[in-house]
Amino acid sequence: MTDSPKPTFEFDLIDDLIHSRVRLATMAYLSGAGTADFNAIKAVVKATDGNISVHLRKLEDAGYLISVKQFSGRKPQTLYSISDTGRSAWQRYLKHMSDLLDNHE
Amino acid sequence: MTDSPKPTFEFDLIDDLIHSRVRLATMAYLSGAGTADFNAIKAVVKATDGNISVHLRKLEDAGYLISVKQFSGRKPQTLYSISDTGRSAWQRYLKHMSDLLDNHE
DNA sequence: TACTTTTACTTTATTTTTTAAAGTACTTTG
DNA sequence: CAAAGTACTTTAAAAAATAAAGTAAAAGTA
Repeated sequence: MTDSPKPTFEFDLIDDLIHSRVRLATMAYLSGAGTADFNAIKAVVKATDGNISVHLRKLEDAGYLISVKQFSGRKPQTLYSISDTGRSAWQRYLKHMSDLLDNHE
Repeated sequence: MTDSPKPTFEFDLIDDLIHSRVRLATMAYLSGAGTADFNAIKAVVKATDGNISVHLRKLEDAGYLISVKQFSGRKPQTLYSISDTGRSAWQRYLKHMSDLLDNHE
């Protein structure tokens, strides 16, 4: 047979926790930014307060994000960054997407 | 500044109709296969009958897929293929994902 | 031939996820 | 000091995904 290696894309390996648009945006942003606060994330992701709050919580519950609550002057501020677990999940996600693209370039 | 061009990834441009895991798998598969029947798609996507049925309908309603019902011997068979609309939506989707990867290679 | 099983789906119901609307606990501003 | 923000969280509503039933015809089984 002259079949190409056929690097089958495994769809069930996509991490649903990251795949959601809002959370994907969050992870992508934080992976570059390192650390960012609630409002910065909310802004780049273009989400409402409640929306981003729920998604950040979900990522945190999954252990993908670490949050630190502090005060910026008088105001409360929550800083988020990607944990080691989150970073490897993110890398796996990118790998899967990259595989997908390779098969459809 | 020594800033790189910063090709901001526009998250809100992701096509939700394609982004869903099952539908992404379907589009990816059909884009390579050209045409496939209900069962073939169901198999590669690893979905249940009802599940794939609903997602295929959604893609069809969106005009991304074209279905043709025929008989294979005595049995009914539905063939699916990507429409022109679907193909350009798919290409846009791949472009966005590719942009995402470029920013995080 | 009568009966059960299978095939190829569709439809409806249930669960999960997402989004939107309120609510809380302050702080800042006029 | 009252009204308007800020930085969130919580709860409720809407949308989406999945699972379970249902349908109609074919095929296998006794």
